Amino acid sequence: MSPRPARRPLPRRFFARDTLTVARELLGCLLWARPAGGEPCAGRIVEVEAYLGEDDPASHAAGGPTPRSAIMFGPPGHAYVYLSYGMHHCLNAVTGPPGRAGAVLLRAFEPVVGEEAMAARRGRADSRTLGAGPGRLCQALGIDRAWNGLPLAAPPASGREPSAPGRVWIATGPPPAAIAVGPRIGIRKAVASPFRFCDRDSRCLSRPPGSGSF
DNA sequence: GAACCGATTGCCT
DNA sequence: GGCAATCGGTTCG
Repeated sequence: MSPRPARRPLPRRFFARDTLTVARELLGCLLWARPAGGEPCAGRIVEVEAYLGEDDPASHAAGGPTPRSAIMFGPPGHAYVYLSYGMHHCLNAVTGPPGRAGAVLLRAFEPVVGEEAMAARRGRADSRTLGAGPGRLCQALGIDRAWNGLPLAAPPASGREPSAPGRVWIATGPPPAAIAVGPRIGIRKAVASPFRFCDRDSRCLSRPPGSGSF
């Protein structure tokens, strides 16, 4: 029997650390989303990529802040959503200390809660590919550019921000037994950097795992 | 303003 | 395996 999935949002300090560390530790966590007019859905994160700051040529933060990438320079634990290839939305978690750009692209999940609703949004039933890819993941959860900037984490206890989970958040979950590491997918710059991390044993990856591991 | 390009996906051959 | 779809962001003139 699998345990009841955790729902409590991770604290903001989880995301305030080094982007590569956050990326690895997001594997196994539960991504929750509550689309407008829909019930909460969740998936177990099995594939992520780290995008660093101005020193990472493949990052949208390369070359300093722009209107699009400004969110990556802001406080950690927020959603960075952008439109890819004019068609697909991609969801990132902003990482690192404020002022220091960084984000983790959520590339794939395994369906956990609300699979039927997610499949309906996708227009396809196959659970293997339901969330296997950054665009598919967002489509399954009903995430689009309107979600850009939403908090993903619980705010600091001393803050004045509302503590209730919003439309999207991340909770703890069962970590993978083994993590595979490899180069990021689909980029044309910094192709050698091994910043992609996946649950080696998951069958819901967007592509086969990289050969590296730890 | 115009041109170019992309952290993708699904369908076609 | 190849390639079209499709549009916001960024850069350039």
